[in-house]
Amino acid sequence: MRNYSKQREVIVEVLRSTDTHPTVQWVYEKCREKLPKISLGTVYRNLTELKKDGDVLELSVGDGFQHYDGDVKEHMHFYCHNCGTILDCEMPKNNLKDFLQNKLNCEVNLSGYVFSGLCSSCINLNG
Amino acid sequence: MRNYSKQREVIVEVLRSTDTHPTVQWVYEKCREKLPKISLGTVYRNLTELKKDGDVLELSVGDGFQHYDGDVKEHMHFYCHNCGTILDCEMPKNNLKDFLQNKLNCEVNLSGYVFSGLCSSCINLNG
DNA sequence: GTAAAAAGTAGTAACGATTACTATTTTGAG
DNA sequence: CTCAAAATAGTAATCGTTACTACTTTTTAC
Repeated sequence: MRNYSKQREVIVEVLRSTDTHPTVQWVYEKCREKLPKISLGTVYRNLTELKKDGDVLELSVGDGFQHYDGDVKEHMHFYCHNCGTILDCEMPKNNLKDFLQNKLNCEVNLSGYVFSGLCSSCINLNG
Repeated sequence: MRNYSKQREVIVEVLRSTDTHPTVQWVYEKCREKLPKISLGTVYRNLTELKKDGDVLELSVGDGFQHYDGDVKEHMHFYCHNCGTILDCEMPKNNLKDFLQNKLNCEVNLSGYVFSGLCSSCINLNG
């Protein structure tokens, strides 16, 4: 990975250090704890470069924000449309809906593009 | 379906008459062919209402636009990140990746949220 | 080492899809 | 018909993202 600027290093570090699939704004704020003068544009530009190079993954869940994932091995995500949590999910090998239902303990709604529904804690809150 | 305004009727008609998963702008322009004075805000508001009522589906593919689908039976979509085409796809019953590969004749990339990759015509163009 | 070229950055302005707002029109119950 | 509630057209505002500019850092060539 070509990584010669301190800013890019920090951005990658921040992404690698979480499994929360953060927004650009969150990454920016975390970076500023280490580099108080880093600019938002730099975060955007580097994330775009890193995505292009295959070093990070960009996720669109439909909440109006792009999300980023420092884990680039092939896997899926589940988005809870109630609390906004994004969960990692291994590739299913068999019936997808049953798989997700058992694996994540979620009410999966496969309509549309995105795996989304209610995560287990939101089910408990609403039930 | 509660549908008493002419505008909402036309919006639904437009969505039902295509399988292209259009953007709001496209719906707006189609509606203006029938109702030249319809406003963009009306299209947005009605699409939001229709979505809330379960009469249309909203799709986020990550291209910066919301897309809408008048077909609300449970099904999936495949998004070609080269040409932007959105294809319908029945619920797979078995191994998902193999299924999509065979069914759509696409190079599927399941990383991230969205089924996306190259559609068959884009594979031919690039190969 | 040094100088010029190339790439990256901070800060700010601009963009554009979406949402909010307002005055006006349409709808529907009594 | 009448009047309140709901919808609309048109426009302004919002805000995540992108573009731009002057400046700094890194790389390359000598």
